[in-house]
Amino acid sequence: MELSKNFQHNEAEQKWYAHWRDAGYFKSTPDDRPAYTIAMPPPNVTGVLHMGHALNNSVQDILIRRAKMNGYNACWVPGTDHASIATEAKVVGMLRDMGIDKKTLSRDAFLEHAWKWKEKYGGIILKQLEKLGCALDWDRTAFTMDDDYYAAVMRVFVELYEKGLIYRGVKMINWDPKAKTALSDEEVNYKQTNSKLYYVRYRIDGDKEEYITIATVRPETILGDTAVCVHPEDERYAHLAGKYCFVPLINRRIPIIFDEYIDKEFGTGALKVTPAHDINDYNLGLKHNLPVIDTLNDDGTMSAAAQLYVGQDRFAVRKAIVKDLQEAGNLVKEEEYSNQVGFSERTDVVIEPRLSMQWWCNMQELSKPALEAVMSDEVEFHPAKFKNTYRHWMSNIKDWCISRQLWWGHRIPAWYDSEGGLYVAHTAAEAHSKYMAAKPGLAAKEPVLRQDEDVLDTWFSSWLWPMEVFDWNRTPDNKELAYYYPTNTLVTAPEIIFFWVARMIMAGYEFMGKKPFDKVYFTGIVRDKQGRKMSKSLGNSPDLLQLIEDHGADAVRFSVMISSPAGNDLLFDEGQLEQGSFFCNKMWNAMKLVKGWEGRQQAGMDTANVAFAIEWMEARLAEVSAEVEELMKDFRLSEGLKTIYSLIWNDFCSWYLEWVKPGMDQPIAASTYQRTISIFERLLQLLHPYMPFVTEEIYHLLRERATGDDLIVQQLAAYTQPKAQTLKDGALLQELITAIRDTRNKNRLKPKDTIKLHIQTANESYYNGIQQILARQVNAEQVAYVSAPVQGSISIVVQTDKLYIEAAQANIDTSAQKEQMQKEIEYLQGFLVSIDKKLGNERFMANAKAEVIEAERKKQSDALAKIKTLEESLAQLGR
RNA sequence: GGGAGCAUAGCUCAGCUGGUUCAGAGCAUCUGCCUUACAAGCAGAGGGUCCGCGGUUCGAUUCCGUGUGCUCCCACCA
Repeated sequence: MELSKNFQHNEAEQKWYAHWRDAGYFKSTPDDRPAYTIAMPPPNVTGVLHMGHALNNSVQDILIRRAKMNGYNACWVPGTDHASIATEAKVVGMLRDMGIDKKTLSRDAFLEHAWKWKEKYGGIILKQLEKLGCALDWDRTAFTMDDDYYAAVMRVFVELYEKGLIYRGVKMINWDPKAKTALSDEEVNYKQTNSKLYYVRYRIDGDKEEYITIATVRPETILGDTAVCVHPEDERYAHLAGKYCFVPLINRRIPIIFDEYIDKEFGTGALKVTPAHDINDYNLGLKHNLPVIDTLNDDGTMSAAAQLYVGQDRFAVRKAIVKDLQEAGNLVKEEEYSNQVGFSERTDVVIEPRLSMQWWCNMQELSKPALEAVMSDEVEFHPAKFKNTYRHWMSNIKDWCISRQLWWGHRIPAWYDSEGGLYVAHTAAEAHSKYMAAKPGLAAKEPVLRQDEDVLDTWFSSWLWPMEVFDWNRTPDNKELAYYYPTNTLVTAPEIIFFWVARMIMAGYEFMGKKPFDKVYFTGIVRDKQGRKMSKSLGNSPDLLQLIEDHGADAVRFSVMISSPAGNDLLFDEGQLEQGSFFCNKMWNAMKLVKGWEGRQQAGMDTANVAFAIEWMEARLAEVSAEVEELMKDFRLSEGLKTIYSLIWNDFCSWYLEWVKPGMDQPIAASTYQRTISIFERLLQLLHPYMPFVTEEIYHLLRERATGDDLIVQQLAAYTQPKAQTLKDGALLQELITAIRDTRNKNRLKPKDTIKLHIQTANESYYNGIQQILARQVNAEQVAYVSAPVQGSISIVVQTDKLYIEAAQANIDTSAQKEQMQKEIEYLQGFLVSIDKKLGNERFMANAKAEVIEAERKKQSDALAKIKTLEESLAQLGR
């Protein structure tokens, strides 16, 4: 078989993904094994795969694949979220491009377009996840607006309504004038914005020409003012008690009121009160019984109530009114001012606070068990620091505005009769019966019930995700729900801790009586090299599919995982991408090397010292396997990858393979070959969850495989305790090789120049076991034991052994050697002083643990021995 | 205003329960090599007052306090 020079990722990815899927490896059905379940955070149907998804889904795939290898029945459920506001915006945009105005469409006609759009584009993002290698159980693909899911949402609404937790009411909400809908507090992003603070004077009603000056950043709201408020202890305004003033331009007479809410230091200490368009003003209005004048239309233009500028956009009006105020002599001054302005999470327009009739969900009761669960680690947060954030939000939780003035979504299951009577029911038919029951006299007549026009907040459906993907609503007693729920791990971004994580926990306890997941792993935010958040508007977000195409899915997974500890942001760097593909190549080349030995096997032969190498490598493998298991348990996935990377590149490729490698065209012991293959397989297995394609490909190239013998389904071997001595012996060999190579370099010996090596040691049996490896690794033509220094050689000290290097070409630089030895002796002496100090310190001896004291004694004797050896060598070099 | 977190090599970061064999990794830098898997590579090297100051301790990069600088979340004084 001809092996390509490098790993060809494109072919391998296509081939293996199809193979895994067709072999049914991604599928899960309940069985005797314990379940390991992840319900994927459903991306928006409008979504396109980006770096955040790559990180998030790589993490999940790693957990799933690792669980599978650890004997779990792993189940990873894919799906998408209908994303009401985002999708509706997308569809409206599409219609506009087609020349259709949403306003001209009926609700049904619009929804038809929306569904068509969803069928066409809604699955794209899931297809893209395949490219990343995600081991998703595709048969379970769910959508938050599937019929069953829809029914579940209806049920939950009705239940909460009947419990009195959902109600309708007029409150101040965040209004998105572009999407023309209410938003929850969580959907508003505050941004620091450069504004202007306008000082406007209002004439006081009275004989004198007297004014009171207020400061505002939103002068257009002046038209809705119903009072001016000052602090009761502010002497500047004490004389205005009981007086009135006039709203500029429209001359409405409004009272001057007093309230301690006012900050005397801010602006002029006088506040204009606009109860319709500011939450604080609204509260003041309630307290002081002020009228509410709503001056805005739902599209952000001025309403008739404003009297002026009717129909003009609020921002145009802001400019106009400033000019008009100035002309009227009311504008005192303007100042540059920086403040926080709320923007819509979805449409990025400035939010207008507005009074409006909406549906609300009371969160007090729901939040209690959910808060408790996280605080007691019943639901574990990784990293735990997010518990604080969670607690803070949960203990100050406010009612949730759940209605949205949109069409795409779950329509609120509330019906009204002509007299304003309200019927909340699962279906129109049920609402009908309720109506009939409520009005017995009308039995014969056709009722005219009108369903609420609004839909529910997207999150009001996604909070049911972990339950409903296992068909909770239709068949609450089903086997799958019992088996897979609670799911094991939720992998998500900290940004949606309130939107989603908290609410899922609440829903889990409320409707299932059980938590939705055991653990939450918070990933970081993907940033670019300069630390900026990746975003469309900055254009700094690379095209993920292109990256996969160019570098391979494994390299992409490597690059996002190598530097992303849980909860820490990830600085994405193309360099890491290269590192990942270089790593694939490294393994590819190792495979080529090993494969080259296949035909050179010889039974019964015993290649010198190879047993030592194998024993050591297997011990390292055992040691690292245990380390990785621990790291994975703690979700330290990034560390885990680094550890495996180093095991493969350094221990296996740089050391082990070089140690067992036969000479050019030389035979290799069959047993060595077989054990090398086995070691390689186990390395691939460790790495597989992180880099599934390259590992599967190499696994299959290492030897002929029977059907079903695929890496993805291999089980991790039981952990074996490595021998400490074996590990130490290997480390010593590395130290010897490095020291000699270093000496060769420093003495300008060319790689091809051979040396003669003389060893003075008390431990010849150790050297017998490694001698031939050592000789080859440092290009020594001869190795011998000596009991005295070798004249004319370069001498070095490794631990307490002395090595003498003879080389014909050597340009021996004794001064450099001496200097180095001297430095080392000094270091060791300093080291000794600190140890002596400790051992001579009564309090140390009294307080320190026995092991610590023992260790210190060992260090002391080792250091002494080494100093002695070094000094002897130094003496031999001649001072 | 409230809360959380971070400050370790030129850069990005590890360093879990305090003890000079833990001061480490990757990238970058320097030196030597096209050595029969790999130059997308190999071998080797240099580089850090572990932010400042106090405290606890026999002992602090590690724990506590404080100062400085930065980041994030929440609230939102017009």
